[in-house]
Amino acid sequence: MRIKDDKKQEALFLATIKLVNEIGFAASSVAKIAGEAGVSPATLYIYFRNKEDLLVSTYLAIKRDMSVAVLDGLDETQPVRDILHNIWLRMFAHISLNKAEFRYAEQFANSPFKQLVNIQEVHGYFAPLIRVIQRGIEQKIIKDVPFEILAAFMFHPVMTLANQKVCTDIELDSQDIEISFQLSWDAIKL
Amino acid sequence: MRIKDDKKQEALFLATIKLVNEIGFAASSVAKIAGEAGVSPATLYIYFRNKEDLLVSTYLAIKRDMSVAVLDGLDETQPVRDILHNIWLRMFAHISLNKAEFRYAEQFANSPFKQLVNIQEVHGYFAPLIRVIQRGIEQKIIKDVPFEILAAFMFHPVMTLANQKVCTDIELDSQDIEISFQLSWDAIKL
Amino acid sequence: MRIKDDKKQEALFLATIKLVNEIGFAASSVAKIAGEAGVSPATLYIYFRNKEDLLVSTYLAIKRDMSVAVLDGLDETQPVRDILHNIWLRMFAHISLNKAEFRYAEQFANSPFKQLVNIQEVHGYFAPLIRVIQRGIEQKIIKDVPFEILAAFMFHPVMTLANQKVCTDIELDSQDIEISFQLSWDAIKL
Amino acid sequence: MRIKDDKKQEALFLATIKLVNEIGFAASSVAKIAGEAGVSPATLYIYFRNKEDLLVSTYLAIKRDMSVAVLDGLDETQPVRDILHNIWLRMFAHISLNKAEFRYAEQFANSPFKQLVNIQEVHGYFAPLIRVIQRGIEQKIIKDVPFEILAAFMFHPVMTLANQKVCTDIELDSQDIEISFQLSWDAIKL
DNA sequence: GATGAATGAGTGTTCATTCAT
DNA sequence: CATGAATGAACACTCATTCAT
Repeated sequence: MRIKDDKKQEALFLATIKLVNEIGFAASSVAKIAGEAGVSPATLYIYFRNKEDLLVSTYLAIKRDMSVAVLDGLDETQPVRDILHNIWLRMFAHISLNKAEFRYAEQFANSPFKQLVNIQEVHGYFAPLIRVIQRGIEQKIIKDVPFEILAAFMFHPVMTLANQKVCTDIELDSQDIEISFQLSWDAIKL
Repeated sequence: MRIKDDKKQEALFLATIKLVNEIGFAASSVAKIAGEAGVSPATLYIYFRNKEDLLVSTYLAIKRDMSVAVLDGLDETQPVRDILHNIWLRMFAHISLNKAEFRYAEQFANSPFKQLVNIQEVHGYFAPLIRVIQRGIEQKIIKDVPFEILAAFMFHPVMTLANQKVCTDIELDSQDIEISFQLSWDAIKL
Repeated sequence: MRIKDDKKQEALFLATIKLVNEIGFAASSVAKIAGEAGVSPATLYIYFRNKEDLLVSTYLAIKRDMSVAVLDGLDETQPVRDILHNIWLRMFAHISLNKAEFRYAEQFANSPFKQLVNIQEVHGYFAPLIRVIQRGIEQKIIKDVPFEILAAFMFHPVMTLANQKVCTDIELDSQDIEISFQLSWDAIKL
Repeated sequence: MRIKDDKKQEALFLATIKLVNEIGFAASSVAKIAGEAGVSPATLYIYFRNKEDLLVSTYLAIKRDMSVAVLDGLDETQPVRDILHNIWLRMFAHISLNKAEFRYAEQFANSPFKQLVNIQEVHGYFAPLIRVIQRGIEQKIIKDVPFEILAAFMFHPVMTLANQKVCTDIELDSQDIEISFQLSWDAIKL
């Protein structure tokens, strides 16, 4: 499968994201997604095994895009704080520019579908980031607490803030963003 | 005539939460929820206008329970940090003990249904907390940044951490919890 | 049953007629009818055996009202034409003033429920009219054709015309009405 | 892909008419109609937007069939009376042979669905008939009264009579039919 | 490879009716 | 007498998926 037309697969990803954002997970039927993508429902089954496969694949594509945008060309020789600062800003920017994708990922991650994705695969996308944090801990720059805790302070707030713009009226200027990183850093630094 | 049975409404709340946790938002049909609650689907419509009303009411009930558990009997004369420490721990404990409810709320908040709840109503539940933070800002104890940012660092991590226990194997001991609060406090304190 | 409150039975008749006119036969549920009448659905079953009984009884009540309005105080000693003229005008007036009732009767008569009414009962209401026509035939004033054919020309047009006012914009003045009777009479007279 | 099957649409029309005649408008559910037509309820929605569309389309098809049967090959150069006589007989014959269709149309016209059909569309089917009557009025052959009144005397009785055969035992012979037309004509002629 | 037709199973919701009070 | 609660069955309609072309 998927021998022929990569544009159709991409169109299906975009249609999925758009519809889930507009009408929600539950109401996004295969027929509507196919229609939005400009193909027949039957065609969808050439590119994906079933609806579940479509949803999971869309999630993985979003996560991979995010990892590339955030980690690509990373200079691992820089100081830990500079690297994390850089990643933090790129993550904020990427989410701000791809709110629909991000909101899809949030809905997906807060659903039982989440259990269907190979967690190791997603972790693999972000391996360089994990390595940097490990180094920070070894260099006594970052608190020696479980990775989950650090992530909860370091990245979860980014997502919440970057996404605010979609949900509420609040608009963050570049100073707010710097402050926010400072809060994150204050939280995890030793 | 028979009298309306409060136990049935409660059973419907619990069935909703249970099913959404087990099979997800989208797959939780009215028929399944009613079945789980031990009533006829038609009976559900005596207690709730429609499915949407059931889902929204369930969400609001969870939020009100949370606010009571976290804020009830609050001593507003104490120092700001102590109050927030207290709230933080109570929130952690409450979420840990009510993971299903919390996960329901998360799925709900990440769905289009969220727009249907009167945001002011939920904010009202947590008014005392907002007052305390206001006071902290006035007393130059807490950074003077928008409430959304503070919440992103102060409470979002709590939820993530308390909920970890359900998703992964990691178990936090009381020391980890204290450290986590310290991170939150470091993040928002001046 | 129906020992107590005749007003409730009447209210149920009126509610039935009103609702059937507004939302149609199919959409007029027992619950809505009871609500419109200001009683509980259960109360309805005190006054009527079931929904079918309610609908049939409503129809019969309308027909009896019509026969009274049209035939009451009839002077059978007058000439046949004068009597029919009188009946024709009273029928036109009665339908014009009770369009909702009439439209209910039309919907009812054009439904399979019609078969449930004792046709002899309705015929009984209009016995004097049938007698007059019989006399007209005997006196060689009216064509000697089956009663059904005469009725089709004599009264069906009345109903159509009187009801026009509800359906279309056309408004008939008293001259039109006289002409219409003349048409009817021309049709059946010898 | 499979090609859309005209036979299925026709089967759905026939099933609708048959069921409405047997069990009435209100009781004719989509499931029963589909079953009678030998297709899945879901298939019905490929051929019609919804139940309303099915009912309205069935009505329009019946009306168009009727107009063709009654007006096709009409010779408008003949005398007015001859044309109307011809139409009258064809209408009587057509209704007699298609009682089920006619009864469906009657039930439909006496329901709130009626308001959903584009009245101009139906009027269009019968334009030649309207032209003939107009001519009769201009030539002082027919009384100069509103079209609605003429129709009430000219065609409503036809329908009533042709339909009698279904409702009652009375059977009209060809002489009765001629007499009936004579009544109609006597009613409207000058 | 691509499609619209086709469907059994399911959706949320309302139904006529009965029951306990 | 009168009622709102309760329900199994049915409602109109949509679903994810497959099939024939």
